[in-house]
Amino acid sequence: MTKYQQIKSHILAQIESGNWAEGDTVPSENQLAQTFSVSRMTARRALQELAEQGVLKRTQGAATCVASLKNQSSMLQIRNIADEIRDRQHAYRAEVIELDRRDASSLIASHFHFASGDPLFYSLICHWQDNTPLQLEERFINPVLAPGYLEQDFTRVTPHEYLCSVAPLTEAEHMVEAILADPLSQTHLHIKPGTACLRLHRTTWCRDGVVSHARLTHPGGKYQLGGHLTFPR
Amino acid sequence: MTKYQQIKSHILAQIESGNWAEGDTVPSENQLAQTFSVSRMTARRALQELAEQGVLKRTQGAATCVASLKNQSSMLQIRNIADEIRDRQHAYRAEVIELDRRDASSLIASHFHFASGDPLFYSLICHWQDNTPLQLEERFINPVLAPGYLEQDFTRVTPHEYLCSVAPLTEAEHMVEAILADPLSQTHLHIKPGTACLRLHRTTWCRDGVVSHARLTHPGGKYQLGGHLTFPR
DNA sequence: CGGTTCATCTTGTATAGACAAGTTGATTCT
DNA sequence: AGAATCAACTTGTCTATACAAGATGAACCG
Repeated sequence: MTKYQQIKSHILAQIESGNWAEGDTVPSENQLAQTFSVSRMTARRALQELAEQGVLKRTQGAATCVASLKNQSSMLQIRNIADEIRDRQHAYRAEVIELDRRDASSLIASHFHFASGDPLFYSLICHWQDNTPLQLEERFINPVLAPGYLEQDFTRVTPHEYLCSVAPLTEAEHMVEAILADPLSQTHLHIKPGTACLRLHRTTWCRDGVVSHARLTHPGGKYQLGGHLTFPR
Repeated sequence: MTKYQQIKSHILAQIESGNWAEGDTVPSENQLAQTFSVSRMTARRALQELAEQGVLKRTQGAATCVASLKNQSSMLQIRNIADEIRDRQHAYRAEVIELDRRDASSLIASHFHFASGDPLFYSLICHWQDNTPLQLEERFINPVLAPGYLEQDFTRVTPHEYLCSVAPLTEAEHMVEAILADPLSQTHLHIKPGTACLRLHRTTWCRDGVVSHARLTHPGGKYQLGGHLTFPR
């Protein structure tokens, strides 16, 4: 392990342990250089690379801070449905339909590498744009990694926001499919049988394992998913 | 403009002009340092940053080369349907249903910032996995940026591959929607009316403008789109 | 001819120093 | 008190040098 890598991992360790919180200023190049007995350029490299990764935020003349966890990796953004609706200048409202504990079906259990029948938290939430239901969010949560899930008020904070705060996600997997509206979707999205729906499956991991598995269903129409992509050259 | 930025843009200019092709070795740090009258560390920074962006590929001890355009930004991969099917160990076959010139409808013209009625190239291709039609690709092409499009044999090279070779793409925009199978899809994908389909709209740009607009339709079932995502920390 | 060694190229890491440029807060002056 | 100045700190760019580590081909030797 090279010296600048040692410094990088030291900084990451401080952040992951919660020792250095979001927005805190981290030691300056000169301070790091001194405490690690390296030259300033070596300490600098550690800070620089972490800044490129989006972990730190540097401002010339001022300081280097721990970046906000939100804006991490917005490449394929895991965007907040609430923010999305509000960005479009519409009123957002969440309707919590169900929030309880239930046993994993074999299909769901497989996503968590659990045994079928293991207990999971479950939430069914409908996200409204003005007076239209726009997304039905069915979510299964690992109770070990998010023990306080059932006590949250999801009309104020979306499940995704809450989960990010308790278990910073490190990986995600997505799958989309087109389906015909199932009874649950028909009821809560106010759509007729035979309507085409877009369903997004999302599994999120934090360092310690699968945090949650969500089925997001959008009624027919269009839903912009990938957004814009700029290539490096 | 700082010195290392000047060197970066010089290198990028050489690549974009086609002067330095994919796989060519670019000047070494010392050579660059000499020709630009800077220290090696400054030349190095230019090469390093371009390597991080994926434009160059460096191997210690050997040389620095122009990276392949394929593996650029595989974040949200614009994957080749043919490669995807072959990766899954199935036989791939393309059926060219239509390949000609046609006038832009107002909807399509808007994607190209063309006037309605302007001529465009058009292709309708069905991609088969073994004996099952898996994707119907309807594509409109900017004849100015890909003049040779109609002369290609798309049973051998996919349109996407061909377009990448003549107009290296710099940007892409995606949108997915769920639809009920339209007559065209019913016919060529061999599905019944009322089947849910996944439709991906993709617009690709090269430096000089919109290259093509595609409508990719998948019959019902599941289609993995986003794939796996790893977050920086 | 085949294999080894070695000089020479490359990139990678690290150092110490210099100056530029931006921020911040304390001091000073009005 | 309010405004201007300035010193001290930060990050950003650049230089010159040194050595480590990997790749490559030429010279050499068996």
